[in-house]
Amino acid sequence: MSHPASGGVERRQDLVRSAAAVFARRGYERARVAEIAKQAHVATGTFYLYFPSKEACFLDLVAQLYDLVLTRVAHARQGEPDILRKLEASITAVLQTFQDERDLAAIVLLQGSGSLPLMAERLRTAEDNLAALLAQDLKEASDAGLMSSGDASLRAHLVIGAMREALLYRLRRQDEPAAQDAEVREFLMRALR
Amino acid sequence: MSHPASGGVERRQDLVRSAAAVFARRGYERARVAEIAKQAHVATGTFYLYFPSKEACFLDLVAQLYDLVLTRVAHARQGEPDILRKLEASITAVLQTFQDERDLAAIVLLQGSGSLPLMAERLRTAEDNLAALLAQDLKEASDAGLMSSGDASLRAHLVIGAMREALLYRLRRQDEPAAQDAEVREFLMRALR
Amino acid sequence: MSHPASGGVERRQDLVRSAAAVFARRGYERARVAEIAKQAHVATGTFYLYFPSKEACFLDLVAQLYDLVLTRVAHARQGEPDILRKLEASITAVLQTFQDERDLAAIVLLQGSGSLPLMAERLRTAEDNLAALLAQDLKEASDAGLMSSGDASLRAHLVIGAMREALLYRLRRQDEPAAQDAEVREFLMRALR
Amino acid sequence: MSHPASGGVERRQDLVRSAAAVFARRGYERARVAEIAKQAHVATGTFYLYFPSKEACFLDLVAQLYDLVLTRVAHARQGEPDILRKLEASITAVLQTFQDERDLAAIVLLQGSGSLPLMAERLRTAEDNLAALLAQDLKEASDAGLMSSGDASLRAHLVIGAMREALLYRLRRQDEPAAQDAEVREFLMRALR
DNA sequence: TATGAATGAGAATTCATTCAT
DNA sequence: AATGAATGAATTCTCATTCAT
Repeated sequence: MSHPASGGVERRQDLVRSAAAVFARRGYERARVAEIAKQAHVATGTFYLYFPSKEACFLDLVAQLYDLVLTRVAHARQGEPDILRKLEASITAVLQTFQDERDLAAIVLLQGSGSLPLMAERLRTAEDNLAALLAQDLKEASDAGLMSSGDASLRAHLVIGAMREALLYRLRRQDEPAAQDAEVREFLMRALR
Repeated sequence: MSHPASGGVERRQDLVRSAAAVFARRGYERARVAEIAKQAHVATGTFYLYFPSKEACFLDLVAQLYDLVLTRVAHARQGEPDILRKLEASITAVLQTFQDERDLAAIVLLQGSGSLPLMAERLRTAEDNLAALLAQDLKEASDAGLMSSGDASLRAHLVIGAMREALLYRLRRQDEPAAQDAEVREFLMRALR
Repeated sequence: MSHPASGGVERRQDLVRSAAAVFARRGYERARVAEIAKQAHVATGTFYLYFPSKEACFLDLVAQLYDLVLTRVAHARQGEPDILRKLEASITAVLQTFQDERDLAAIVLLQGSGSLPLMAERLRTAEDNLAALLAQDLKEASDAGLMSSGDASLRAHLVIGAMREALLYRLRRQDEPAAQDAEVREFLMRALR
Repeated sequence: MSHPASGGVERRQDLVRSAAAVFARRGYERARVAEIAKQAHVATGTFYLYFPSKEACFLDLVAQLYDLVLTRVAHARQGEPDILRKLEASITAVLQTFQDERDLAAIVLLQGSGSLPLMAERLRTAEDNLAALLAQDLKEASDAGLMSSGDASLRAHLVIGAMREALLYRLRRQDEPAAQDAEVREFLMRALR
């Protein structure tokens, strides 16, 4: 049983971290379970004590990132006074969360949805959820006369696309991030006027 | 044996089209060479008379799309009088080209760069080339006082990101396209002001 | 395509023979696909050109033996004048067929139904079919006053059980067969009086 | 920790019973040590405190059944006055013992000898021992003119085969047993006349 | 004694690629 | 040029067994 509080939980965290790193580096198909296990300093079989399959592990990782994004976005909006600030705060929260989770971000941004049919579905759903959130803000803002009107859903997706690209831009260049956040935010807020 | 006069050229086109369809449908890793051959009505071995490997075939397809994009963009700009119009025309040309080449677009947009290291590099280069083109316009426009100044390269990438998402949005919804082009163009031109 | 008449057919026969030998020698679980392939002088992958899986191959083999048994029994009965002779001829045909197909017999008699759930079901069905055939004879014979009456189905199974054991007895001792056939037949005909 | 006074004996019995049930249900290869342990309400490792290996446990079970059979047969014969009655009593005892030990019987009857080389050997030896016992009776009976003469060993095996099948017939149908015992006994005694 | 997490050897299956025809 | 059967390396996942606690 090892230590009640650590034990399996720690082992699992090692594996999660290792899996994220390997998937980020190699992509889903090229990632080897043996490599994930090795990098977590466990035997191959141990991987299967914590995940039912390579695929499930991969999907878990993605779910984990999106849970985090949605939580952070929800939290960031709470303190803001008006809809425009909420929108800005949401954008910043998304950028920041991906920034904080390099490996998970790389998986989502680079692997795209090409790897696995189920992954494609999940990613699309996650993105649509986020888009729906943003679209509601856009509609509210345009109803209040704070923004031009238009296809809110399409616009929300354009915002997400631009954000995705900003994150990739960084990821590939390994730039210091914060400097650009402001420019991205302004770009998007201008686009939405 | 197809037409005696056309020879291998037609055969190759069959394979290219089939490959595009299969890669688009299944993704790089899940696509089977045997399936590509079958859909082109040739034997498996015949594939290797026209492509040195599955990977090379895949990379060819991507190169093909980007050559087409750059050609079309160059052509679209020629008739335009000023830099803002050139920019708009470029955006339209990109959207249109991806629109015209559904399968190739699906490969590039959905598979992401995760499938293959070499693919990632090529995609990045292609995107950087396109971004460089746009960035030069942006710089020129801001020097002429027609646009706000800022990190031209980053902005160019944001434009590309938004375009990518617009195309995905369509691809996934199988919408009628043209209607949205105007909104995307306006969104972007506003963002760049 | 190699030769139309030989080619794949021959290759398949090699594999079938090799599979029968290996399954007979090792049992289902201990048999290795690699060993079957090797003994057929082909690469491992070649096995899968002819069988969808190890399991399917195994089941095929058993079906093959039972098809043969039923065919031979049907054929043997045709020439016989009365029901008692038909019964005797059936018994002889079963014994003979298993005798002729050493490897297949070993699979069915030794592996039992323990190896694979699906196999268990098939074996049981096959045995029940044969038992039903015999039971009908028994009923007919007892109706005609040629045999004592009783549970025909149970008796048919007892006959099969004794035959099975006779075959195992030989298989294990590698005895000369024909000598015992008469004794087995007499034992059974006496039992059924 | 069970009862302080009973110690490991009870624990062992739990494991033996559980093993019998799991082997009967799944067959040797498909049975999992972890499942046996779980069903005995102990940890996986505990299994290895009582058995050196899965294989040894399996072999133990079979030995246990055959010890029981031989003991019961010996006991059943003691009270009988003549050789024919002894023979009948032996048959009844065998049928009854298998009847009383459903799980062990299922292992022996269904798994056959295919699972394990060592198991095949043991089963054969056990069966040969029983056959030798019966054969001696047969010889004695035929010497006394009570039965026809013939290959006593072969006949003994035929008897065993028919009994095996009778037991399987029940096992598969979950019939009430006793009714058929008489018919099986008569079938066999007739066969031996 | 008891535990159960960890081990790692082992096996089925897939599929890009080759090459004899 | 075209064919497609054959190849065999490579990879995921399983599970009997061990051993630190």
